[in-house]
Amino acid sequence: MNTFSVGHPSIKDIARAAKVSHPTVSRALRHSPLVKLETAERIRRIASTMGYRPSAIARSLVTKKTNTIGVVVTTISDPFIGEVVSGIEEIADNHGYSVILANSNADPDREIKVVHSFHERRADGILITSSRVGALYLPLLRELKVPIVLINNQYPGEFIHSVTIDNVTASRDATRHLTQLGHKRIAYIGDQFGFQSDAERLAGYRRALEEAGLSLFPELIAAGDSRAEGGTRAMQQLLTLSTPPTALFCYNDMTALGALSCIRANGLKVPQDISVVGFDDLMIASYTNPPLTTIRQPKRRLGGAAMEMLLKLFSGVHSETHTKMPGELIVRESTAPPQKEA
Amino acid sequence: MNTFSVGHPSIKDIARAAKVSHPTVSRALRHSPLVKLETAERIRRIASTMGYRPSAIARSLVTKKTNTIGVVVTTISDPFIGEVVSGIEEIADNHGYSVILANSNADPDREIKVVHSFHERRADGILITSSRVGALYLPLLRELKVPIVLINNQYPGEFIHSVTIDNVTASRDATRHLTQLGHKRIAYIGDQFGFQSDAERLAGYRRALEEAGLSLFPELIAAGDSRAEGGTRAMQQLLTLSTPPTALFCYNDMTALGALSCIRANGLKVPQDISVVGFDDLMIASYTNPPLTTIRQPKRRLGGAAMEMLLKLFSGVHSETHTKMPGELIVRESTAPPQKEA
DNA sequence: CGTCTCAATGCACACGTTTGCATTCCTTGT
DNA sequence: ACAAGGAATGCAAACGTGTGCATTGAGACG
Repeated sequence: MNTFSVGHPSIKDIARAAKVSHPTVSRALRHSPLVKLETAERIRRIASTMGYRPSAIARSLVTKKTNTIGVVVTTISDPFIGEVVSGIEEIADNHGYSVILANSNADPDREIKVVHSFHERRADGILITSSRVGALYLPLLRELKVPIVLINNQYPGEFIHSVTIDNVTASRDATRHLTQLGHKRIAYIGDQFGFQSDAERLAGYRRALEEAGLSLFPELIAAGDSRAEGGTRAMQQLLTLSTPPTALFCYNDMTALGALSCIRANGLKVPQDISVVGFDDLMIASYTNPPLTTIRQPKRRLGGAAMEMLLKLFSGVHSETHTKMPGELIVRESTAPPQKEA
Repeated sequence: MNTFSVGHPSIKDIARAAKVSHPTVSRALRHSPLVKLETAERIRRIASTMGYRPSAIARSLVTKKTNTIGVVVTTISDPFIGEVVSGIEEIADNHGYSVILANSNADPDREIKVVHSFHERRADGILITSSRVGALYLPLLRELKVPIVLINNQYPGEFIHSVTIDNVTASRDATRHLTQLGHKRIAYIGDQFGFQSDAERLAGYRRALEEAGLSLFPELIAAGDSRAEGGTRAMQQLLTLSTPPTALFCYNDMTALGALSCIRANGLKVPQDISVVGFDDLMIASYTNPPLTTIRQPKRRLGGAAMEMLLKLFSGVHSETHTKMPGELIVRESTAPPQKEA
């Protein structure tokens, strides 16, 4: 009876103190017009002095809304993903949603564990930022009947929407920048082949070459891993060619970073010996030596737009299901015309 | 009655299908020894075919445990913080905890909003990764009566624990590396003054100078903002000195990155004209030109250890309240003996 | 003065679990 | 044969909210 509630004060505790019923307290706190202004204010005052905070879980149980969205990332330590998540969180917070975060490490087992976890927590929606969307767990996703928005990936399906960057146009712009500088042998270091964004960037690269009337040299296309290590490895391989490329377009900035360091280690100069362009425009791209020419992705906006799409889906609007945002070529100092042939 | 439950199947739906009471289902699913093995298996089979997933929120309501921890960061787009959070999430996931993430942007208003949000969601514990712990909202934190672990910050208090790196030893090592190379004029670019980690790193710097019998030149101590911009700005200022420093120790790698780019822009060479050492050992530190000598922080371990401390607190162990981890000097190519005086 | 209306509040139940206790039924020991 | 005990299960209450409906009371109107 007279237990001094050691836990959190509940709506009933306040009701007792205010000599009203607990539904009245509930209404008063939610500013319902049903309760007399005078008593409502008294109740709110009491609640405040008791340090009352409503229990989101109890509320969720009845409203069937958790105001929670699950975000799946391959790894949050990736700087690109960090920016995207930051954009997600900002919009989510503005609308009273909390972000629950989970790394998948691109491991299928963890992927399905993560989805189950989100399901059990009854997340209102799911956002997936992942270079690779495991076809393995996508069927699982759709049976949740929960709105899902993919970032930088597409997948057909009623519940699956997406926000992506226009990869092919952007990488065509990037490559064209190189062709317009006069380069003839332009290499591409991609991600592990088979992922959609890589395929699209490769397609843009091809198109730019075609448009410039250049032929495609298969030996100038190498695979990385979207990280610096892969860039270094692939670049090393390209440099062993009998006629190495004079320019290089990379799947992303991390790859370019690895390539730059490899080029330097081989005693070559950027951009004199070889021009390099990246993709993403990470914060560090302005601070490399030389500063990196790259495609700027609106990273935070990408996340924000995905969250906004989720909000629209919550309110029943199913208008556009796939949004595509433009990239922007940022020319810095890592690109220049090819050296005069000796 | 015969509503085809469009939502999630509940424990009662399964009970009906299995012709048992719902508590029996509950026990069966939790592998309680109280229920006969045979029926338990039957129930589990039915639950599985119905695609049942327990509601974590309903469970939380009664168990008073949410298996959720709130993580406050200044901004998740910071690469250092990304690594830390990654370490947190890994350990949390291993123990069945989910991470709910919130950016504070170092904005006091958002800080208290975030804490309220965590409180309402009844997070079991709170982790704070923030260069700055707003004294403003710390009183608020302690009244939650929830275990709190600070990362790279300390604050006295019964409910407040911490995991930090040994800043003063590490920065002493970094600075000593420079003194041992023969440098006499060593500058320090800090964070905005007033933050604890900055004060400690400055202290380590001072001690190393003392130990080397060098005098401290106040004009060689500048303030940054822990980002590249601040490093650039501060470096520019240092270079206008009549006798500029021959070596530089930076609060962190981002600051060093900014400084490097400023040095380069002024036509000077690293390490010939000036040696630079950073702090953190971000992934990019190995890819700068030249590769950066720095202090390695065990970033993921820092996050992991904080989470482990939280787990200990959950189980009632209150042994050590402040853990200090060592940093490690990583010597690369941005440091060298000072140039011979002309 | 009686009835109707509407504002203000309370009652009861629901959400989906967990858990202490009661109940049933079967086995075992004397 | 009967009590005792234990295994298996059901009942009821609880966690902290929200909400439809009933109830109360007072003012307005005829």
